[in-house]
Amino acid sequence: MDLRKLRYFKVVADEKHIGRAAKVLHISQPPLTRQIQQLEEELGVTLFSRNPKGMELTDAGVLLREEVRNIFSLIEQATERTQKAGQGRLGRMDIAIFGSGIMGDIPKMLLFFKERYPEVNIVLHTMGKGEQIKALRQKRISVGFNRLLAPLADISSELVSMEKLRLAISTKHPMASQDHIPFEKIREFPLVMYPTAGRPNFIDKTIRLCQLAGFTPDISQEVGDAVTGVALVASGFGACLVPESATVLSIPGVVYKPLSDEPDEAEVDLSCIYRNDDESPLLKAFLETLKEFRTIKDNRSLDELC
Amino acid sequence: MDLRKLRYFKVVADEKHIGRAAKVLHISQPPLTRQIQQLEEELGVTLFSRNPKGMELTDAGVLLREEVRNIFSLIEQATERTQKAGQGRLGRMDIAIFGSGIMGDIPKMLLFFKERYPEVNIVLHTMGKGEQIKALRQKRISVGFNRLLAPLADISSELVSMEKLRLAISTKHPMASQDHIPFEKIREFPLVMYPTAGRPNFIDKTIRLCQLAGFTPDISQEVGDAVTGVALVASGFGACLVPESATVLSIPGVVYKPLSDEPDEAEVDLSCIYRNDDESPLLKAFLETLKEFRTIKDNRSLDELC
DNA sequence: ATTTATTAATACCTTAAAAGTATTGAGATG
DNA sequence: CATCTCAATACTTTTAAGGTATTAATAAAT
Repeated sequence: MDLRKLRYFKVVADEKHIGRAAKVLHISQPPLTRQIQQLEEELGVTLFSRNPKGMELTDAGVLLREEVRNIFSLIEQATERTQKAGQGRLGRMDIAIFGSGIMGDIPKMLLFFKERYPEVNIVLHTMGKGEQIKALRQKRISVGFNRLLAPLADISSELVSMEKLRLAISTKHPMASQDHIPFEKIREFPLVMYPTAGRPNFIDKTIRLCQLAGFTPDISQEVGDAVTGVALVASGFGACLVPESATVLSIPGVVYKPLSDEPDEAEVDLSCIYRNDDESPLLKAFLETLKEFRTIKDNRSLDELC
Repeated sequence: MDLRKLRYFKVVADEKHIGRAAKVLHISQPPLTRQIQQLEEELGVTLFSRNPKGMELTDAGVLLREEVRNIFSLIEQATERTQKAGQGRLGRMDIAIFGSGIMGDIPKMLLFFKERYPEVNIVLHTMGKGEQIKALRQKRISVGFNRLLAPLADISSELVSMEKLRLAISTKHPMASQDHIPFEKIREFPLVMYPTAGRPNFIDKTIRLCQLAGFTPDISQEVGDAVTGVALVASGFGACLVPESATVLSIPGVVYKPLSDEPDEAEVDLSCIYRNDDESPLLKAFLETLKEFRTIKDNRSLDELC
């Protein structure tokens, strides 16, 4: 079977006239006659009854015409969908986020992507840093969101945003009424820190920052994630350093205080990671959209400053 | 787009190896490479990632493979259905029957056909003789069942069966107790006759038969069909000549009596009619099945005689 | 009844494209 | 570093699709 024959058949069926059909197809009449004959021979079926004034479809021909319509529409659909997939506009994308990643820029970015690529099905997985890297290597995910990533040979990363830090303290603490807290006052708080897994992590970062500021922090408790940390602060466990985005999490008894006089690097990154060798157009589209997202975000913050 | 390319693509996708795929396809490797390249070029999509140990489908390739499966199964289905239609094993057949045709051999024959051609959709239309011929010429029907057909240039007929006649009389009539009624006794009954339309008809036939037997029948009433005629007999309107098959219609107050000493032609035909120029394989199949039905019927009656 | 016009079919030739052979180039493996 | 295994390329042969000219069949017109 040959699509050319089916295409020719369709035109002849529409025109009921080999000569006219040949004109429509921009070929001469004899080859068209032959193609139709071959199609009939191949199927072992008479598709047209030849009248002196043209050709008429037989019942079998009428049926085939219907089927041919379906075949062509299916082929058209297949090429369209394949092309979309090739441009990263169609498919499934498995993305990992970390526990408190549901707050802040990640959902905004994902929504932004979803608007531009509505036919890409995003599947979210929650996993820690080490697990994300493993899942990337096993191709179970294409992208992971995380912070404080150590460079790796087979994995690249792309910055999403930098976030300032805030100090979560109890509303009952004397400093709860202050506008901001000088960085070096952190030494006075017993600190709840996270996460326990995935080096280098936020704990390492904090210790380094404190040492830059000339003191060693008093780590009273280590927990798995920001939410747990803030919850402990609410119960009177001291203070907890969190990225700005985590302050959307409002818990009774806790206030988030901006810091002052902090060291220059008192910021954490939010980045996304992906395999170096991943040539998938989906990933390409995702990273491009990410860059676009970042510039729009920058412009917006500029706008807000004006 | 070209089915050859899709077929080749499918095999390469299965084998993940151009060389092996070429062997499966019984062609050499270079043309296969070219066909795949052309397919990718045509779609503007990379379908395979080339590794040193073979080829791996990209996401777009995976999607195309699925679509290609559907395309091929649709094409297969289309050819099968078209071939069936070409052999008269699939399609729709419009058949006309007359009023009392629902009794006797017609339903038996139709059931017989339906068993042999389960995918042919039979649509029944009830119409009289003249209307059937008109509908045949307008191609609204392919076959009509009727009796006593005058030959026509553009319409052929094929005998289904011959039927003896019986006399429907009231159970109250003195002759109701007799085993059979001599033909010439019909002169003593007022006759209810049918049908009023479509010459030559059963009325003309009956009059001729009576004249052969040496008398003129006493026609008391003309009605449209056998059912009405027998109903009138039940109400005391005299007698009514009916074909054997109509005796399945049992109405209180009526008995059907066989005739004796009747003229040789005291039988009516049941025939089916069709257009001379109808080359449809459905009709061919129908007529063949009809002949088969007739021989089986004959054999069965022989069997019953033994 | 003969001519003319219109249609699909046939015969024969040309062109395009698919398949074959031989070879190259790239990347892995020992 | 040689070797092996792939896919890719260069070039030739074969196949099949397309073109031109003509024929055969049938209906319409004279």
